[in-house]
Amino acid sequence: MAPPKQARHAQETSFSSDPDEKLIVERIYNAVMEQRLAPNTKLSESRLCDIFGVGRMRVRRALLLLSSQGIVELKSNRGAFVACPDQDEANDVFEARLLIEPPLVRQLALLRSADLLELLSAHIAREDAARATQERTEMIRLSGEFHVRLAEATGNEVLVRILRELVTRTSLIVGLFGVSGQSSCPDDEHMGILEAIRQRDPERAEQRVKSHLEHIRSGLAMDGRKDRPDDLYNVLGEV
Amino acid sequence: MAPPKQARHAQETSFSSDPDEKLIVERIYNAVMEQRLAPNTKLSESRLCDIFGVGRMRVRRALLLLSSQGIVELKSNRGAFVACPDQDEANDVFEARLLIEPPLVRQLALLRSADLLELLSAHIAREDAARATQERTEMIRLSGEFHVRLAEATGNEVLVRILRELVTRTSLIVGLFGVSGQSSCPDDEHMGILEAIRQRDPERAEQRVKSHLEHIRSGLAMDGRKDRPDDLYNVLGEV
DNA sequence: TTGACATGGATTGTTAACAATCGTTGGATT
DNA sequence: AATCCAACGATTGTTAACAATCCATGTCAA
Repeated sequence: MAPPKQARHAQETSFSSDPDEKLIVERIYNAVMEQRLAPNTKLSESRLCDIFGVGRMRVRRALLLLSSQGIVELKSNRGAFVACPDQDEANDVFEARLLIEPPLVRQLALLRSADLLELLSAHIAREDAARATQERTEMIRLSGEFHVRLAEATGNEVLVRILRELVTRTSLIVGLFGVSGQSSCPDDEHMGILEAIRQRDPERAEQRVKSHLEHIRSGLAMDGRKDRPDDLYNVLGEV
Repeated sequence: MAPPKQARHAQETSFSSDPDEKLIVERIYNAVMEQRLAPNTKLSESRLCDIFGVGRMRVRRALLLLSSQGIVELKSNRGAFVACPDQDEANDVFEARLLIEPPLVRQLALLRSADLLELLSAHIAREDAARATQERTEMIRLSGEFHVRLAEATGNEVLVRILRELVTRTSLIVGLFGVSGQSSCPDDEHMGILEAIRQRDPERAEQRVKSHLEHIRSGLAMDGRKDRPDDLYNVLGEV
């Protein structure tokens, strides 16, 4: 048994060139999704270098990628900050979601494959579990990711990317304008959407997504915003 | 009339940090839009440095940004290439457009502001002019940009970004799978869409966009693809 | 006490040299 | 003659030092 002679390149780089790089982006991504990174938080290069144990170049590339998706804002000679959407931006994001997601779910209700239902059902179960055990950050993240799962269910990579970006930015918006005590997604509306899909009722599914998004939007106070600078070490250090 | 006392910083960097940088991205963007840059064309760093008279860093940042939008593909240790979508990717892009654009235009037909009609009408006039004078590249670009204009008409920056990306990738797809002799957008369907909006007929507008996109899609041969490596100098040098 | 101003430290932006990888060319061997 | 192998050239990836900018501190004057 000769050892395999050609293990050419381990894996073709699909999107970001480096595992390290993807990891940095994903960590910050998740931290924003879970609202552990507040808008306007400064993302210092040197700190990120320390935290991730990487050279400055990697960090800068990661920040540039994040900025191209509206998660991070780069200010000339001042550094990178977690994006801080204003009301106009918030409106744009919600209107984009209201435009895209209802037809998307409508389509899902028409396709309605078995494993799709299985997948969404499992996700909702995880949401419930997180809610039961009071894991706030986990719950917030799962709540947002549900909408990404819907996009994934279409098998359309392009839509997944779009939805992921919109959902993440929504997380920032809810963190900024959301009423504190309130969950970002009203509790069991996800289940209602899944039910409509299961019953092959595209009309109702579409309507439920629409009102779901409007509920989230109505939970926002579009005037006051709370600023609380966070500590980077605690936020990005662990998983 | 005192001169304005504070011209603080000339302009806050909105997206890319530098004018030079935006320019590089835009040039390549346009070249792809006009199908002057064929898929799989290698984008050598040193050449781009020469062409734009910029340091390697700027070029690399531009390429990274383009790669994050699916216009360019970065291969480890091999360099940057104009993206070469496969059939799956092409399907995803078209399905995403079919999902997004019809409701978008429907909404436009409901709003129907006067200056909106003016703007679209002017754009179509430019398309006709380009078609009349046989300016192929100009015509291709305008033809694609029409769809971006529709998004701009909503005043939603987020949607504009999404549409711009989708349209550009469509340009790559048409270049790859399109039948050569055929224009990318069937001739006067844009006018038909505008008319439906003008008549406040959301149903018809939506339907026309849908069939318009399907016409474009049906003009593709999803089996054979033509590879023609281009010369960078001629493509990116001028305007 | 308050304001403006200058200086120092820290952080970001840029450049250039260095290291690593890949493709190719040339030669040697079968 | 064809194939494999090795060394070279070219291109990309990385690092580190340098330059420029901003922010804060502290000083001086009103």
